[in-house]
Amino acid sequence: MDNLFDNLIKVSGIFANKEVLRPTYIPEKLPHRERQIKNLADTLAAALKGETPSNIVIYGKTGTGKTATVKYVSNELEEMGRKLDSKCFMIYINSEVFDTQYRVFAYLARIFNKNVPLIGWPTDMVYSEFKAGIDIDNRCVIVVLDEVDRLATKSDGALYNLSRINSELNNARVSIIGISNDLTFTDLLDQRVKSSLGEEEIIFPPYDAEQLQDILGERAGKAFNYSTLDDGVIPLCAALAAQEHGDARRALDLLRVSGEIAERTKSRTVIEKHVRQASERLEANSIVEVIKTLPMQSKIVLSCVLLLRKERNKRRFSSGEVYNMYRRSCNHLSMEPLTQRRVTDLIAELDVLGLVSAVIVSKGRYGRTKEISLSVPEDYVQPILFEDYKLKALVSNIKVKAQMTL
DNA sequence: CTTCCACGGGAACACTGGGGTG
DNA sequence: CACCCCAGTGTTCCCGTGGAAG
Repeated sequence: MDNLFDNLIKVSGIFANKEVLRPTYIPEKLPHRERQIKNLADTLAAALKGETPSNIVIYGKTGTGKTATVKYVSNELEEMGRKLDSKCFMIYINSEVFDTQYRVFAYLARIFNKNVPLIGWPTDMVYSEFKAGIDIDNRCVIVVLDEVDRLATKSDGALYNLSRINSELNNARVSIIGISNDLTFTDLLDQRVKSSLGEEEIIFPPYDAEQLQDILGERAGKAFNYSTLDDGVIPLCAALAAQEHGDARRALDLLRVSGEIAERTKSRTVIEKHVRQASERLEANSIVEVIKTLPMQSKIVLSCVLLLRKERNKRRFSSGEVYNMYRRSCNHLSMEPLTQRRVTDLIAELDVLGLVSAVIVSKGRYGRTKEISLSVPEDYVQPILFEDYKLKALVSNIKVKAQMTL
């Protein structure tokens, strides 16, 4: 009679519907985004009247509701399109996933029932396939390019070709919505693309703590059972997330994880302590995640910073020191070392990821270096790195050697 | 003002994994 | 089947440059 899962599937005392707190959930109400929604709708309404909407660029940091807003408006638009029997398509493309012009056009062509292989063809062929696929009918296709800066940096023709495609179409019309979290990304674009893409601009400012509270309150009502949330919980989540440039996703994650912690500790309500634990855990998790997915060479470089800390008892190291250690390490692992040039790039990548911080220092007569230091707690990094048996061998080897030379 | 060292941009190259063609 | 074409990625090679100590 007793089943292993009996206790585990029991209706939660805390959550009514946890899905509401997931970043993929699109709420019916988007507090404090009324203006942006209206702007977007005003521009896109042209699509329903058989005209071509202006291209739009949307700016805003992560977790400011850009994607949710666009998807919301997109749903509304398509629904209205069905009522009016005017053919309107919104196609959402995450440019992090489809990050080259080949991939973007191949994806688009596939949506319009063209058989295009994932790689192999010349790009202009893929482009014509897409064009042919789209042009068989009188319709308006709105292509949403999320994280569009990814496509801009690669001096890649995707944006250029997309923005001038209308002049080559007889029936269909295409307009573009670019979503970017980098205000300066248009600088990288060709002048013509820049002016065509940026016909309309919509800015999503970060939420302040108060607005975050509204958002959390809105969702918490659906997500949690009545009176399971302590009074201080929502304000605290909002405050913590407001520090992280008003990231609503972060705030929702915090709230969700807090709830999960409360649930697991069999607490009947969520209290502020749970939020603080959640905050800590989220940070640790993200670091772990980043390190795990690092390529081998980057892991080695990171380990080298760790090893140097142990060996030298210092915090910051010149790139020369790191590179020497790196060569030694490769020796131990019998791997071909990369060039110094490449390693500086790897270090720069680690810097962007926030795992190390690297500052350029000029030492006058003695040239220029980058001073590299670990910017996350050592205890977080080490266990994950040494999960890799090779790297583990590395540390013991070098330790032994260091002792011998003492 | 010189001098020194690594930074970091850019070109070139190698390699991969897929195409089409004869 | 052998062969070449193509996009994409990671790497090396080359080199101009920054900027404070000397």
